[in-house]
Amino acid sequence: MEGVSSIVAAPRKTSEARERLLSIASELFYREGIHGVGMDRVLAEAHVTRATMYRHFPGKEALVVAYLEREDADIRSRFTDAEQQVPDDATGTDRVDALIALIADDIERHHTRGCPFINAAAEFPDASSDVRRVVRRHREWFRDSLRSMLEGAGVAEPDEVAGSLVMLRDAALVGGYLDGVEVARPAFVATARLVAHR
Amino acid sequence: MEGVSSIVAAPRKTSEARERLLSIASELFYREGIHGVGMDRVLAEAHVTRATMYRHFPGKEALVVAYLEREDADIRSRFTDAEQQVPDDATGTDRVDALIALIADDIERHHTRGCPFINAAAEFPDASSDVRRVVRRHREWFRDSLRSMLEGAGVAEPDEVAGSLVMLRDAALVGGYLDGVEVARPAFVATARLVAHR
DNA sequence: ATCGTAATAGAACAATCGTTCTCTTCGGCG
DNA sequence: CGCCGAAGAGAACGATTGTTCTATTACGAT
Repeated sequence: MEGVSSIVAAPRKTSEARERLLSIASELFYREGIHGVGMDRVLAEAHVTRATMYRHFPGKEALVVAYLEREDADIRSRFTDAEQQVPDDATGTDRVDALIALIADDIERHHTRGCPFINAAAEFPDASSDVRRVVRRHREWFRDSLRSMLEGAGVAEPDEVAGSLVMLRDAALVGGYLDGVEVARPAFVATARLVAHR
Repeated sequence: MEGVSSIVAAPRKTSEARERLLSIASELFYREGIHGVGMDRVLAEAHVTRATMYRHFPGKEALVVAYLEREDADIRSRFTDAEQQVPDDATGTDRVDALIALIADDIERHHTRGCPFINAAAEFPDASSDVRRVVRRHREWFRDSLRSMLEGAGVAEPDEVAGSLVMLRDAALVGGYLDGVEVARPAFVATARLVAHR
């Protein structure tokens, strides 16, 4: 195994083991559901011991929250990155189409098992739990960020259109999982275009 | 096997205990998630003993399947009932609007915790499981039934519109749960109208 | 050299998971 | 009447749940 060999290995502020743990946990929670994956499984596959895990996280739910927060951060950076790559002379229509394609690509590439937040919420019925708090925060960010993008693209009634696009993305994520991308993607793109370019 | 003993409409108790069991299980599974509710809890609240439960169902998953099948049947009958109440002289536009209102009402009245099928699928990642089979069947029925209704209402391109409405209902169910009906309902109705009456 | 932190290793915890078992009781029908 | 199936009551199963514990090793900073 690694660790002993490299001498110049940096002390890593963010604990090598913690990273392995969170990374494996994220994959397992997403692919197989949260209650469906036990800590034993996570620890075994991450090659991390219980003591180490409980030093980094107070419990399983905290690990779930960390998983969702990382997912949230990943999506945010993917969106802001892509936003900055849009040329300044792009028309409003181009911007909207790019946004729609961006959402579709994100679903196709990173979310074949549906929406991590919707799925997590299905398993955590307590609306006051930390998990649901993260879900709410993510959704608020997405709606707000969408509205300001649409506003920037000169879309009339950006509030209403943002509301519609939030719905359509939710549906595309669900549909991509349950019906397949080949069905969900074209339906999403066509409907989103129709709604945004009215 | 079941007895064909009696000639005159067998009293078919439909087993009082079985009904209690399935009814309580459905409510608990929907409201708190499937893996989140143990059999002990179900049996205690339904006042049914383990032996009785295992005589009616081979195991927990079979109970889950029964819960989803009942949900499917309930939704189907609600839709066909409402469909028959539309007057014969209703215009295509009226029919479509009635359909949209019907979907919105169903969500507001019976599905404040989201879509039972989407939620169940989040907890059952195995696409070949019985649970996922029921989910697929329900979604296929809904899409087909929507398409034929739209066709009957004289909507152009009923296939595309049906696809859009399936998406929007998924989103409205999810949004009703996570964002609240007061946000989700108007967004759904407005977007659905826009899409269907283009 | 020593202290503190991080990680490993593994035993053990009570609680709950879904499931199977035996034994008794009830109620309707032949 | 006797019979049989449905339901109740409850003990018990092994497995797994999430969590806590002690003991040991490695490495960097003081």
